Amino acid sequence: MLLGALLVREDETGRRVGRIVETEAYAGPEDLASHARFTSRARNAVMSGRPGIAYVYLVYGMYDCLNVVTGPPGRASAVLIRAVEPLEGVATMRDSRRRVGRRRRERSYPDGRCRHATSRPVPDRHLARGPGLVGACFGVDRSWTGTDLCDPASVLRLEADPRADDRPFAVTEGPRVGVRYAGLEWAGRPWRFAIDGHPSVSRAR
DNA sequence: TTTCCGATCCCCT
DNA sequence: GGGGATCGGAAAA
Repeated sequence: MLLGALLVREDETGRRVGRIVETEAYAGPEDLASHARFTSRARNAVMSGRPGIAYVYLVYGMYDCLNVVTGPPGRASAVLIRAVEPLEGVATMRDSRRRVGRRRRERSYPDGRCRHATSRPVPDRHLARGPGLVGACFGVDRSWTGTDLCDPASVLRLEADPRADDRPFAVTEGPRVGVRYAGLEWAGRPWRFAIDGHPSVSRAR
């Protein structure tokens, strides 16, 4: 169970901590929504390896999404971390996030300023509200694939929340996001999990 | 409020 | 050659 656990990055860039509030499960090769369905080993070989290892992929040519390999070796499966509640290193997250999509903003606003006075800064609790944003906030890209997230010595790792007793939560489940291509049988499975009512959970689109 | 679009690039078919 | 485990801003309503 990853919900409620802490995602930690600690190195010369500082210490960033986020509490996992939303995940999605991807089963083995038979799951038509999972990257494990591809026969090619190049991209997803790590998914068949030891659990607890990071699998990071690029979506839409722009966003890196962080997964945790979950199945026993030989059975490719993973959990996508879809959203995190920023707890520590918020300024670093915001700065790291700003770099992603910068080129696009420069194209939209060549003069370097936003035209709309109504646009407000993103609140802290929404910094990592989505899988692409989790990768952006933690500065994780595909080169991080293979990192052992369960090794306490890793720069990027998972930790139990020492304050878990103070933060009880209920879990909601629903269909996974953005996998309509997989067909009803797989797209309809309620394999998206979130902390009920948490403001850092990604919005339905 | 909801819907739509472009950005950007890697991998599979 | 084509579309995707996304996102933010603009247009539509």
